[in-house]
Amino acid sequence: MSNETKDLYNYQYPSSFSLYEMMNLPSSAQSSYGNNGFDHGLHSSPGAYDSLLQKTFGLSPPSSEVFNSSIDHESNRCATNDVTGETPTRVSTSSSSSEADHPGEDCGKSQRKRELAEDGREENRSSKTVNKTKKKEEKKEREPRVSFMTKSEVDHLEDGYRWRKYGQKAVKNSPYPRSYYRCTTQKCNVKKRVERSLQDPTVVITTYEGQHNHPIPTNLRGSSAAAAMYSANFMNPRSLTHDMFRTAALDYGYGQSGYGNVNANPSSHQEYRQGSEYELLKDIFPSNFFKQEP
DNA sequence: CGTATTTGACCTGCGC
DNA sequence: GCGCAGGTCAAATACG
Repeated sequence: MSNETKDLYNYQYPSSFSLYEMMNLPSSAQSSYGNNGFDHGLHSSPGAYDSLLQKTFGLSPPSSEVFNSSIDHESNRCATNDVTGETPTRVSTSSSSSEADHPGEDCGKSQRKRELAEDGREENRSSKTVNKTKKKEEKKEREPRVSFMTKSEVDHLEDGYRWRKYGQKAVKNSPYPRSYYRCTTQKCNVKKRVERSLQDPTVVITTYEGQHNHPIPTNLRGSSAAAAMYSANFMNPRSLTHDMFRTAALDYGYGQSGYGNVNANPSSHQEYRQGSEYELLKDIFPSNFFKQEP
């Protein structure tokens, strides 16, 4: 596993989500947990995550330092490895998935572009040379970035946060466009890109960049499981993506309101309530989380 | 009417 | 220097 490896989850969505499959992540994915995490360190839950790792994968828990640190400092480097072994139901790991589909796409240059853009266009035009050196120094402060793959018919998956689409671009060698979203919360500069996998058009590749500096909006489209999860600091980004959690939560009777795109079929997953996975989930999600909302 | 989305233009870096 | 591709902006448009 290279240092550039990021978390890249892949699972059936929305109705065929399987906790069993989630628990049988390939070794390549497992080994990535130690180095990476999701981009929401503010809402991480190391203990629960460690428990899952130990119970499910038999892995030693990462240190809290690693857990709480930016998941993707290595994204400062240029990732060149491709997605390998990508299948619809298995996690595969790689560099940022956009790089996976488009190797080298975002290798440094786009970061500089972002920095320039964030400084303001007019200012950039008048002080390019000054900024050049400045940008070099700032290059290391690249926002953490993480990608994951989701099997979904919808491009933009709800994750509890509010996003505003600010652009869409055609992707070279791909019939599917890439959409750019920005967190609508003031002073939160988290961005995400959404695109479809070239290899498997049913797979949506979501790349998050940056960390939210605010709690998840609680009243987004009603009470959402993901929102509850985030606000309660239950979410462990490296073990579950937003959508994984949401789907799992739906399986356990949460989040029925809202998330209009989710075609959860609780009955098809009812066995999880009694199985070992449920116990595992209870380790991840505090018991009060599994209490039905009034 | 406020908010979100669409979409063409623009900017930047990189490779040739 | 030029063309290409990724990323962003912002006016126009759509929507609730």
